Amino acid sequence: MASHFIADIIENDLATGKHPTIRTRFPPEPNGYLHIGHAKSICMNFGLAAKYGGTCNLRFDDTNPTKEEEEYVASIREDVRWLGFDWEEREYYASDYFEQLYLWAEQLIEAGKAYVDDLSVEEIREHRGPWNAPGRESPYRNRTVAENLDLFRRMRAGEFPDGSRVLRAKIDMAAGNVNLRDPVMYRILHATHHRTGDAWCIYPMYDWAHGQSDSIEKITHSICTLEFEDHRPLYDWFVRELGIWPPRQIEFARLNLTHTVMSKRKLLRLVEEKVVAGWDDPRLPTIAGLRRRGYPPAAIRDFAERIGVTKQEGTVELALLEHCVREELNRVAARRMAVLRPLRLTIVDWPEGEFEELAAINNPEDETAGTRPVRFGRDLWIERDDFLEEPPKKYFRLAPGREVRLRWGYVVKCVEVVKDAAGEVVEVRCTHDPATKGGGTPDGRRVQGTIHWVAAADAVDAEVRLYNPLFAAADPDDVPDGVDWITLVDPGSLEILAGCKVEPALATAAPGDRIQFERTGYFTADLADHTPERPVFNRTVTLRDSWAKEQKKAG
RNA sequence: UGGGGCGUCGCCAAGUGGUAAGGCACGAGACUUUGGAUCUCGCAUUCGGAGGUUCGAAUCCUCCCGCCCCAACCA
Repeated sequence: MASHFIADIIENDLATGKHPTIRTRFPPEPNGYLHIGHAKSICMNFGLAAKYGGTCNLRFDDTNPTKEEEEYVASIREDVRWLGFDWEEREYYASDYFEQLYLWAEQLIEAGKAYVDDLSVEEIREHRGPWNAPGRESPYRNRTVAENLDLFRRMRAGEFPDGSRVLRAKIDMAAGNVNLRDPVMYRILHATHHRTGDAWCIYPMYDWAHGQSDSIEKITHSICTLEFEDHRPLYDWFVRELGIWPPRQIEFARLNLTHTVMSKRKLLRLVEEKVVAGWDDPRLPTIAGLRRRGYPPAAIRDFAERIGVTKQEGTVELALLEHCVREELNRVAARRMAVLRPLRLTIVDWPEGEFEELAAINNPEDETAGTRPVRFGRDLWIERDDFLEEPPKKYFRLAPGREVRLRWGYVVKCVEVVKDAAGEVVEVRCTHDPATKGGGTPDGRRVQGTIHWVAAADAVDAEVRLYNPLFAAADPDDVPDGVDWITLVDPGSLEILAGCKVEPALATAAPGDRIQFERTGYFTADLADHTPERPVFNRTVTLRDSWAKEQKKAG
């Protein structure tokens, strides 16, 4: 694991003996699905614990019953596990600490450090004051300890309606850091909690719950994102006033990625308005989406490693993530041939009904992957893109009178082009060179082009889903005035191809299998819809395409 | 406007007073039965700007500029 400023802090704490061992935690709120930004945090927290021989807890920060659901808890568990991390028996919930938190609140009240406030939300906001001027104290700020205790207990007992009162810490209404202007600790919420049910009608605020939860778990390094930097003085204040184990909060910059959105609010909207098919839509940066897209967890871990950990807010280019995915897949994915947009090719000098079995290498990067048999015959399917009646310069695929190698098969020469009434090419007719079986050229002749194909007799029809970035623009958060960001979703982000012709070996793929379609890209058998009877493949990422680049240059 | 952070190549990111790592992207070439992979080479005389300290500064000091976060009974 790469070194970075947080690792430096940990190494120093270990070296000076401040901590004999470290404890970290990943603390998601179960109010949505995890995304690649969370993956960065997961990899760091679990990675750091592993690197330094410590432990990392999974803790659900479930202090807001109105937004949290069991479905999200389940998805988070699944995603963290899928990423390759194990929290063993250390699965905790902030809601497990509600009673302790309540007791601590009474302790603060007794110490004169907290009070029940009857001001409304608006009044509290108004009393908090603007940034550049001190706030005003609430008229309820100086209630007696006895009165506060009585009121707080009755709040818990359910005597008051939602929003009628809150418990506040008594700190400093003039503080430059607004978080210290008597922050709210508890609000009244008659809502059913996904785990505690109706046991409570007062719920702790994040600030009041988070640090103490860390403390209870004896977290040594509490890592969070930059926006909580302002909360650290409050985090420390609570821990100090309570006299409990002091974790150290350290902030780092959250991950931003080009061509996608990462905010929970926006992801939720994409899902709710059905702009995408669900939380696991392969176009989403959610872990579930990336999984369904075919991204290997190892690639995501590698990516998390490469982007580093700093306090600089930046936006990582999608290209780096895709690079990590290709690098991993290149190593492990089996190669298969699949024709996405089929064009008929007939070997006119090949006898009808006769076939020859050829050996195709499964993975040139992995000798142990071996070979598989593919049948060659008179009637084949090739890619429409691999034939051009009028080939441009540097195009070395099939064209009238030209030779091309059929991968693992023979070198063939185009002798005739068949068109339909509309003038569209519907079939290419070729002769084959019997001396080139397997693709070699015994006479030493150079055949630049090699194209993939599938024998018509063996071809299995498949649906192939081509994915592109959800947004064509690098920064979809940068929207012109008056434009709803959601209208920037690229309608071309999903293209569904039916009737693709794939090798029979592909129909037997299991959902989740990752395969390279030679010359096209990496694909995965869809987790939800793929069956042997009706194969469905998702494009994970394209292969690098220097021909496309060449064309772009040519204009 | 008060508080808190951050500014090193197109994008990430090392660097912590000794003379600008690395990755991605990009460009050129080699090799190639995937226009894939692989390999080689190129890619910041300069670190937001201006001064200053020093034999020596991205690193120290001063001033300035820019960007981000904070005024939920969200997290």
